[in-house]
Amino acid sequence: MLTRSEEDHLKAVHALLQTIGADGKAAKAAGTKDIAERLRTKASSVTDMLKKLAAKGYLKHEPYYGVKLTAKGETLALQLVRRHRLWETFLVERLGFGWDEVHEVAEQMEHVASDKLTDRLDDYLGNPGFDPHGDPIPDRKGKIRTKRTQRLSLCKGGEAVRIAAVSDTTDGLLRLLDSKGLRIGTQLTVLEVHAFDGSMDIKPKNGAAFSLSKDVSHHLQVERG
Amino acid sequence: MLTRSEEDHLKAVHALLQTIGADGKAAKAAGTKDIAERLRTKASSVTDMLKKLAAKGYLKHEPYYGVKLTAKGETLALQLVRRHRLWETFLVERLGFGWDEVHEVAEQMEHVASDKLTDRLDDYLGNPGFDPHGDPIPDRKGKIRTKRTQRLSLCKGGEAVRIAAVSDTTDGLLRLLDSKGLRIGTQLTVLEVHAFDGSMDIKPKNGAAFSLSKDVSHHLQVERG
DNA sequence: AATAAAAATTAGATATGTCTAAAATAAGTT
DNA sequence: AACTTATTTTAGACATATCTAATTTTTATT
Ligand SMILES: [Mn+2]
Ligand SMILES: [Mn+2]
Ligand SMILES: [Mn+2]
Ligand SMILES: [Mn+2]
Repeated sequence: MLTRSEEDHLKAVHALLQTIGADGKAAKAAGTKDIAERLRTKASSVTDMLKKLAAKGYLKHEPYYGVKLTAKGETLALQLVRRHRLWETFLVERLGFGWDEVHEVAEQMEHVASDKLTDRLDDYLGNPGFDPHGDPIPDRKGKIRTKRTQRLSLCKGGEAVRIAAVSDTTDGLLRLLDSKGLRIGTQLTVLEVHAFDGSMDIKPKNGAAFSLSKDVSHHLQVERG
Repeated sequence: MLTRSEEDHLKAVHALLQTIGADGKAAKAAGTKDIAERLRTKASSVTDMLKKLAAKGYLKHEPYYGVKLTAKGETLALQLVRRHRLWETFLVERLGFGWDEVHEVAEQMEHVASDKLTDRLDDYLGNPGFDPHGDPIPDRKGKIRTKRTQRLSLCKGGEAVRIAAVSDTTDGLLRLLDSKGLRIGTQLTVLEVHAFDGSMDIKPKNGAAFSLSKDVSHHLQVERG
């Protein structure tokens, strides 16, 4: 059994390896500093943890280069993601939480280790494919339903898209979207992108046009349609 | 914020202070050895923890005598009991767990700290007064609905009683009760108590008579009727 | 290529939680 | 009352998780 901290480190590695970098493709290995930032801890602490997780066979550590997950590590990371997103779904769908209020609580609940619990919860919720932020929920075998999405910030004037997913860690962003009436599934058209600051004028299907900063459009994943 | 271990120690103290001893009344203070046994740890480790909890103001420690909870400690202990029993109720009522399968999972879930979560869960479950083992669930103010109960082992031949609560920590007992068709609410009559081994012949209202060892009758709380 | 900056690791410190063994105190028994 | 046993505490050890400061290695820039 891993400790809560070990699990959080493993999950951070997994998340960073998923993330698409500035060059448009996912990183080959996750770096110590990025992991530390994500967990709000220090690089030296992360190094220690990576060595421990490597010794336990969850990841491969190439000093000064980075880490990648082993098959064993990948499996466990997906299980943690599964638990996290199922609990977020439970909190929103059943307990009436706002989508900006669930991440921190799920960050705790994901560490309750019981396969029976996870699978029963999944069934109870009707085996949802996506969590309240639009992120896919791995099934009990770790399989993920993928969507073809891209950042809204990469879209050009005239494109018609639908919001597919939003970063769940920044509750400020979620509240901003609430206030503008934007949510998962909202359809919109990009009117114009301003080169000066990267801001973007958009028009939601049912509503008036307004503009979004690049900070915001960068964190919105959209799909065609 | 307390750690999981600190919370478990506090809860153990609370539970021991509730427990009725051989003399028929609750203890004035909880002893180090009993706490250690309950948490499957060692007396010396418990002493350390008690000193820490005392320093933080959750309990009063009289060396070589024992500990009692402060008002602050009592409040927190009741909150932990509340969370534990609400989650047990959720697991049985909503996820279809057996009453013998929930204790260990709830032992983890009780440490998820979020008042909003606890109170929403309480509402979602319909503000239940008792958990699947018949134990009372403190409300958000810490108030407990009490039943007048006593151990079945103290009953005499001829008494008609109803099962009100069962120790939730021993899953073997719960499975034994399942196999005999005994559950919370089952009405039964005590036919005879055998002085030799303390075993007891009982007859459930809807079923044939059989006998129970003192080990079992000792762990059943019953009420009149 | 040499130098500067960034990232990662190591060394050493502190805090926590647990243990065993030894000493202190309390409770029980002849 | 003296002795024995049980309980509790203390002392000292070890493993974990974190940090700061110093060192090493890699990457970027002149
Ligand atoms: Mn989340
Ligand atoms: Mn977490
Ligand atoms: Mn329980
Ligand atoms: Mn617990």
